[in-house]
Amino acid sequence: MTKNLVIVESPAKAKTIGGFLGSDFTVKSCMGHIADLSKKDLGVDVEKGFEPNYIVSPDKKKIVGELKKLAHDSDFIWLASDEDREGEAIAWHLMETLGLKKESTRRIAFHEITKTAILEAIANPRELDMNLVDAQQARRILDRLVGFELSPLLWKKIKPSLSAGRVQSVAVRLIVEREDEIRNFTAVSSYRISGDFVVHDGKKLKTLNAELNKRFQTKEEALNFLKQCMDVQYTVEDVETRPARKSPAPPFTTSTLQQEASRKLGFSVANTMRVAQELYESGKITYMRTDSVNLSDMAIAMAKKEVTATFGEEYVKTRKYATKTKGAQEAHEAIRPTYLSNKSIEGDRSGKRLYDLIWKRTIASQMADAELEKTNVTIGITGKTEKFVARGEVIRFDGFLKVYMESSDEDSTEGQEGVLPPLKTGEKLLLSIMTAQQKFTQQPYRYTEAALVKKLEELGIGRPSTYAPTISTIQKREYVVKEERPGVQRSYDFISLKDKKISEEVRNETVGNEKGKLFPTDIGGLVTGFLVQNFDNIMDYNFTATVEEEFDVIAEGKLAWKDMLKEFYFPFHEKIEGAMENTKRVKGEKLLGTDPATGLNIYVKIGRFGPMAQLGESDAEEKPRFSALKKGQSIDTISLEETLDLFKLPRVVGDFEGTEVLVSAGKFGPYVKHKSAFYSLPASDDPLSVNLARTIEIIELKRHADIKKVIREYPEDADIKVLNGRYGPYIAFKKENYKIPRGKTAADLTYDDVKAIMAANEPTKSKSKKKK
DNA sequence: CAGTGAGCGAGCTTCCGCTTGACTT
Repeated sequence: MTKNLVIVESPAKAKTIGGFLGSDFTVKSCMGHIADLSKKDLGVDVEKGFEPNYIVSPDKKKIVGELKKLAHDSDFIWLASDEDREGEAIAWHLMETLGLKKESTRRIAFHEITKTAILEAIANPRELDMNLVDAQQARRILDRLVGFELSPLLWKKIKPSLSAGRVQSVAVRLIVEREDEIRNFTAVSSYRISGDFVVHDGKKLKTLNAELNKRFQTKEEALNFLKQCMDVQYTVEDVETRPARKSPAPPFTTSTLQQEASRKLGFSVANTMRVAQELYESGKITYMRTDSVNLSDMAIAMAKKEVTATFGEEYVKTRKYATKTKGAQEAHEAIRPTYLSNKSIEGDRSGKRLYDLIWKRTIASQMADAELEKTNVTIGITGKTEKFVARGEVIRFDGFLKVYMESSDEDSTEGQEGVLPPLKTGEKLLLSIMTAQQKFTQQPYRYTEAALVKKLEELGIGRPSTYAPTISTIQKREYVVKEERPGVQRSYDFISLKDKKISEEVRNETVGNEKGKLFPTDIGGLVTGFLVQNFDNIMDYNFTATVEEEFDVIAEGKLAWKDMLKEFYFPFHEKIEGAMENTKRVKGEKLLGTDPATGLNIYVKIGRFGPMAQLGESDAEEKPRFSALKKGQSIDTISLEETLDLFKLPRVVGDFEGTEVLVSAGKFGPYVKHKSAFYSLPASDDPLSVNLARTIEIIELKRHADIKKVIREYPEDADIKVLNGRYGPYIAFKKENYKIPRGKTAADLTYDDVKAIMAANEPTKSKSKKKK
């Protein structure tokens, strides 16, 4: 019997495919890339024509060992990584790392996980496409060069530990520039005239809302118009109906799933991916990292059957969708339920809701258009050229709307969009009320996480597997924050005409209330400004698209990857060196005003540890005082008063047990200090006004909690304690912690038990010591 | 865990794209 080893990228895929193939096939997954550039240094020898230094990724050593063994015992090895640039490189790294021989190795690829597709792939193996591999190497090395040369420049010129890269820096730029647009935006107002008319519909009276086809720029004009309408007649001049159609949206890709889960379910991008991963691993949906809107023939057939059975034949319309996305590689199907006959699934609430969304979107994509009838009614006013217009929309055939309608990021348009009462040309209408409302132009929208993903995808920046990590990176680096910010009150004029009487009032509305939107931080703005000024090419929104074109030429075998890198790298590297030499440290320093108490100048700027305020001159004889800005404060928007408050800490609130009680603010927020012990101040207490009695209360509360925290202590060794932690009981010994094995009750542990556990186990690693 | 902000210098940070668990005090 011939032994075959098939290597795919994901374990869930391996399981499915294993079921399709006979017992002479072993299917294993390699878990994505197994090798990468060394992280110790640049990982690329620029002098030697960009020679890459690949090493097996530390977390893949084990799996590579297993694969080596399996490969050794097999007659044929089938490399079935994805059919795209990265997949080809994975196959090549497998070939090299496992030491596979050309004669016994086959490269196969499929775009959907169906039995037919797999068998067809096995019947049509090919050789590795080294041009495609070279395109991947160019992509990988370019990203490394950009990231590992730009980042150290930022450490030197702005702040340590910052980062920059082809994808993340442009993502931040989008947020920074949107905020600039909003800051520079001035709302312009105009007056919208709206009329409610009374219409007889059989025996019932109905209201018809119509809007004037002209807006007035000033209150006087609007008021004047209403006055002139006191003694006029309204006549229906035209009733126009026309048919319209709506088509369903294509099946989900990663990006559209993230957008709709955000809009309809309020999921963050990371949450969507976590839930989707669970659905995928349990076999409920197809692969969730995809840029393809394509459905397999089998899926379309399932959808057809499902729609026919549930809604009837007239609701079926099968469709093949084409991807329009820039740089799409289409190695997988669209995201869809594995079995469309499963309308719902078992599981937790998030999983059920996301599955429901995917099921509906997939089914709707294979359903008939909705047929609508749109009606426009024009109402004339005697002696006036302006007309009132009413719009209505009636669904004649719901089609896919029965199941699913895509949401939009923008607010829904105002006005009546339902059924209009029956109207005839020439019919006279009675006005019940006419209003003139001051309306303001809207500032540009801030990005949500999902809206940013959409924008990145449009620009061809990033891949389905990196959207969520990118969004998380730019927040982790504190370039942007996801926040809720309250809106501001704005007043507007509201004038009405009713029963030939005009009344004027000023009403209030809240505008600009933002929830879960991305805002740039001071650092984000500073880094973006610095990069745009010095590396305009990389920060250009078309940079990725431009290099992608070159990667494509490499993939076609018409350009050597090292030549491409040469063209890019040397001018880039020169700019790095130039900026290293010739630019000053970027501080964003701003003189805010003077302290009334001392007459000293107050500055705000970015220090080595982030945004800070400074009281006094840096070069003065008396050293200036410093204070870090609080979370949520920005050097752009902070006021002088808020800055002065920062210097009111630390303050002594009084004496307790013969020792001073101090209130201050540290890295982790405001705290109380007493006898070299620290007590966090709850958010409800204001560090500037909290009194001695309250701080004593806080101290005693913590002391009490600490007593409860200790489950056991031992007279034999005061350093050993059994404590109650966030994740249950554990053993604490100096700075080291030990897990308590299953089956043991913490309170019953004797000194000898504890000693035995400590001897038999390694202490748990703390995050501060070892990073992931 | 609880501020730091001069200057020196050791030793650290960092990219994008493929993939999952292991683990957190």
